[in-house]
Amino acid sequence: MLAIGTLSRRTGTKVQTIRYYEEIGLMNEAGRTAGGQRRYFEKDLDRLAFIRHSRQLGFSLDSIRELLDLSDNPSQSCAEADSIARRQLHQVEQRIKRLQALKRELKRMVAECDGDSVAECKVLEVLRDHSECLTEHDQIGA
Amino acid sequence: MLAIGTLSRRTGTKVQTIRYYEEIGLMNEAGRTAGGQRRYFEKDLDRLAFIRHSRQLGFSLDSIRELLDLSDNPSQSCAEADSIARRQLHQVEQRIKRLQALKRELKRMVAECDGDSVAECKVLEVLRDHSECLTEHDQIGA
DNA sequence: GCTTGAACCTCTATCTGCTGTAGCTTGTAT
DNA sequence: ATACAAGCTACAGCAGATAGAGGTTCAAGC
Repeated sequence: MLAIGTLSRRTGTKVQTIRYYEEIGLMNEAGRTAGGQRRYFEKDLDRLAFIRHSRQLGFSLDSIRELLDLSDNPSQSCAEADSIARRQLHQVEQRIKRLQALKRELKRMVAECDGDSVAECKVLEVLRDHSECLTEHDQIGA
Repeated sequence: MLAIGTLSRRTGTKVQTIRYYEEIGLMNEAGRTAGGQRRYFEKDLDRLAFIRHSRQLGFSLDSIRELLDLSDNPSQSCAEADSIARRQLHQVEQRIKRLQALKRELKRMVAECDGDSVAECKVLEVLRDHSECLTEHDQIGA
């Protein structure tokens, strides 16, 4: 029987975050001691590790919910899990592309700034000037 | 005199977002018509474009606030604007690195999945397995 | 001058994914 | 028996918007 702090330490998850995952139904409701403290089994730790690993890979909580459902019903086709992963991969690739464009522009900014007064500061100038922007009205995603 | 919808269209910003920027003090309080509708000048449009462009470059609203302050007081040294930009560049580079690690892992996942049943689905297996993870307890930043 | 309807207004709630605090209770080691 | 770390609930708050309800104003056409 593991206390919440043990799960926290072993997965690098804040205690509140674990309780939050329970609240939103991502973790099962934990058993309780007579005094009301949560107690976990190894399988709960595995589930939490799965969630955290998926979060690190950038999956949304909703996607993780889908993946956990799939993994709870292991007789279905794997195609759905694969498509979630592919979608995710696509998003990551798009994000990288955008960030690389940003990086180029930021480099241009700091390269041109020679540290004199703001009046001729290239950083501010570049930010004012939208014309060299590649991704005109794109969002920079979270 | 420009209506809020015109600013919205010309900068690709939602109307509510413009009002939100006013609320948090990023945009100046707009003048009003007798009936209470906001009216803007070209300089307000420029300021909004500056904000949006900076957002697209990944600057936080706080950083943008600093940059706008600098740009409002053009006699100071440019060093500060430069340092904000450099900080931002550094963050962008870090983000790219992390995303590239994620991309590799996602590719591995989808490459190994051969579309059979969930029982032998590599996607779920990889998510369960934390050991090949490069960035053990790292956050995936927003 | 009047009517229409798109565009505006305020206010409040919601989203994602947590994190932090206050104030109290429980569990465990000595 | 006592100390105190670790647990509990409940609620507020963060960024950065976005959505909707319900009402008002502006401007163009007739």
